[in-house]
Amino acid sequence: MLAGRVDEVAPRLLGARIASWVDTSPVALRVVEVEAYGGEDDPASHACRGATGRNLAMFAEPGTAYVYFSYGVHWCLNVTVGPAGRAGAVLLRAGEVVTGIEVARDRRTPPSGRPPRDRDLARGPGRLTQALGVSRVHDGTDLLDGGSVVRLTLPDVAVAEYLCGPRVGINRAADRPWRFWLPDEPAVSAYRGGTGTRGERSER
DNA sequence: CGTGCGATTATCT
DNA sequence: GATAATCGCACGC
Repeated sequence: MLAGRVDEVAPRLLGARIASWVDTSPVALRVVEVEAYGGEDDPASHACRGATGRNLAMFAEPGTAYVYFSYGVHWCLNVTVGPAGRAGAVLLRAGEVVTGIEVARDRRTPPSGRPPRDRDLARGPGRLTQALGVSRVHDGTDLLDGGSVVRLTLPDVAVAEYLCGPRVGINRAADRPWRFWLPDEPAVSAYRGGTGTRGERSER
């Protein structure tokens, strides 16, 4: 199910479970927001100009973790999609903590600061990786292998309904509605784009 | 509550 | 040397 077109696969990851056992502490999230990124056909993708050292995992087997460093500050976690050799990935943008909330809270509490509200623990791609304890070392992990430190469990059934709209924080191909999220979920990240365009209702 | 801006660094040109 | 798939805080309404 991860082998198809990235913009068709992405919404099917809504409701999936992403779990980590970093430092032996389990934390699990229910995925509530994702974005699709393609290959040469997608000007906004890291893989738009072919393979490089950083984006190599985007060309790997579907279900591989692609982790990259963003804005000199944050790590972001993608699930590789599409046949091996062809670039494609789904960025996990936000999740709801369902297991290990104390550990997630610890990781997200700044030194000498207060913990964020529960709904903000994994609200946004940088916060999501921080809550899970995911970083560079997890780049290339097989997320479908039950022995991996970071694992993805696909939904048993596709969600009944989701919304879609433009991807956040990109300049090119801004017209593609390749951001997908669940309705009425407090953990969905705030839209930070400039236009205020709203997502449209979809079926399934 | 919404908008604006600076931080910080791996990666690529 | 420029850029970036972000975040948190400051400020104004």
